[in-house]
Amino acid sequence: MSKVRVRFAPSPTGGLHLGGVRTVLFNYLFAKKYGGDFIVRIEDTDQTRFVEGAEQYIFDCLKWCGMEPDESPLHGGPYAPYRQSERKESYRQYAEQLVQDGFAYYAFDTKEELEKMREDFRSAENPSPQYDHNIRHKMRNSLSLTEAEIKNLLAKDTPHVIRIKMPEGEQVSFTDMIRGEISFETSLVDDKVLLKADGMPTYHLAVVADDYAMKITHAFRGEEWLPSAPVHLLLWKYLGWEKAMPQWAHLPLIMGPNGKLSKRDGAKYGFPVFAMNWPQAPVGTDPKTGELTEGFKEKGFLPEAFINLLAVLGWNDGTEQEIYSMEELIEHFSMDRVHVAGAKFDYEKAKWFNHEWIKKLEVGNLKLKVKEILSTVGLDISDDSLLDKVIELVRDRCTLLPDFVQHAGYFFKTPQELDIEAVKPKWNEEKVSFFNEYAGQLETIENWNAVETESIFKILVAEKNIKPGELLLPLRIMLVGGKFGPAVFQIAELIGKAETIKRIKNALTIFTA
RNA sequence: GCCGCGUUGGUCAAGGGGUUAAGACGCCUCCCUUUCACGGAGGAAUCACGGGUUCGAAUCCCGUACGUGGUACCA
Repeated sequence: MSKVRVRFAPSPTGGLHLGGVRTVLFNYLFAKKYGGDFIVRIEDTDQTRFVEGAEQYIFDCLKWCGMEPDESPLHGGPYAPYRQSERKESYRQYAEQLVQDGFAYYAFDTKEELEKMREDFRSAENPSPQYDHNIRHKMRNSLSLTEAEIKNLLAKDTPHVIRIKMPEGEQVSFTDMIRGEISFETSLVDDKVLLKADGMPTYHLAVVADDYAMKITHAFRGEEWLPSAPVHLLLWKYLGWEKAMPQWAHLPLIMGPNGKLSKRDGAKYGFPVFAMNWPQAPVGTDPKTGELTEGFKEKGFLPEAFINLLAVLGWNDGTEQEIYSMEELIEHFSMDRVHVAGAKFDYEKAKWFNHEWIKKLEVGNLKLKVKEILSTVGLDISDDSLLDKVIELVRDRCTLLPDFVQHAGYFFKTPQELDIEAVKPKWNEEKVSFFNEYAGQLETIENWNAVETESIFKILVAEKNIKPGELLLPLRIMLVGGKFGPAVFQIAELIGKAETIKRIKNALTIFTA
């Protein structure tokens, strides 16, 4: 049995967003399916953007989603350290080795010099000149300088980077698990920086070195990495690890209303883009209001729904099934059914998934979340059996968890505001006396249930010769406060005799006032 | 500009030489429901374009257009 080891390399610099979670999810499903390890590594090579607490946040997200990540990065493990900043020395070694072997070189160009180069070579045909084989000899690097000059610069600790020396006129190709054969012309790829002046590697060096060190067999990442794949391929080769190179899968992008889904799209278009809130993350906040864009969790999504909607965004198993549990996903998932084209994220459909899961989830599981939501508005439910019944009764009309506040709240608390406008235009003395009488008769009921309250209602309506419809709506408003909810008499049954009568009398004074 | 990757209704998508071109979301109509939903029955809406190949193309090939990603000492 082959052991699969997939990696997930979250960027800790922003929150964990849709695309990120989906990459992890596919990693996870693949690893689970083929009995492999699922390794999480923290890419913190950009120290200026790194936010403390990133690991914890990422693990919290993964756990919320129902993935069981190997928490080694938090406590150490077989491939420790998992933070790239702690592997700094090994990257430097590899970079130096590449220089020695003639596959890379030192570059001493300052920021200003690079800018000048880009300006000098910029033209209509070439709006963004690359640091490549055409111009590297015109720059200050160990390819263009003399031996003595280089020695001198190095001796003086001149800040420098190490760049890969892209070969000319070679064809680099590989087989992507999703897209098949892909090839690149090396002359068209620039001399990417491998090791930065601060001694940290760029992503390009780091992925290769880490994947090798962690014995990764399958590496999944977003499609935005495809253009730099040739650099990575060459690095595997130059470092002499070609045989150990993982299989690549470049996942299609998740698009927002305007191009690749960005972290700002959430605030812009009013839907979540992060799995969960991360107060420390500067990227999730709206620059104008300073408000944090809510995560899917905070917005009231069920993790089951979140995972589900992400899984079918860019993948399907060829059947008509759309609702999948994590177990089903693991069973049905296959890499060759992942799409090649990017998919636009549709918030309406996302909500539909949540609705489906609210309807589907067993009460026991849902109850905890509903309790949590209700407690945020000051409702602490002690009667579990009542809550169970309420959930069964109203779950169909809740799309997001917070909808339970409206739809379940009035079972536990007398509505504070009544939709008087719905009643008032047709309100009259006749109705007042009806409800007074009805309330009186309710008092006499011994065996309180929906059938009893309804039959009394019907008899009285017939006696008074009023259309039931004229009275059903007011009664509903009295009990729930608005024009929504399940059958009125069902509601009356659950809130109980005393409370029902109380609400009727209470409303009567408000309506007639 | 150059390079990469794409392109089936508004969105997610099935279909990979012969189909009335599935299904889902959303939208519309009706039924159910004396509320709001759920549910049920219908409806509008699609193979980017142009050339080939073929008896036959959404499907294979080539162009074009469009989209998207990359072109940073960001990932």
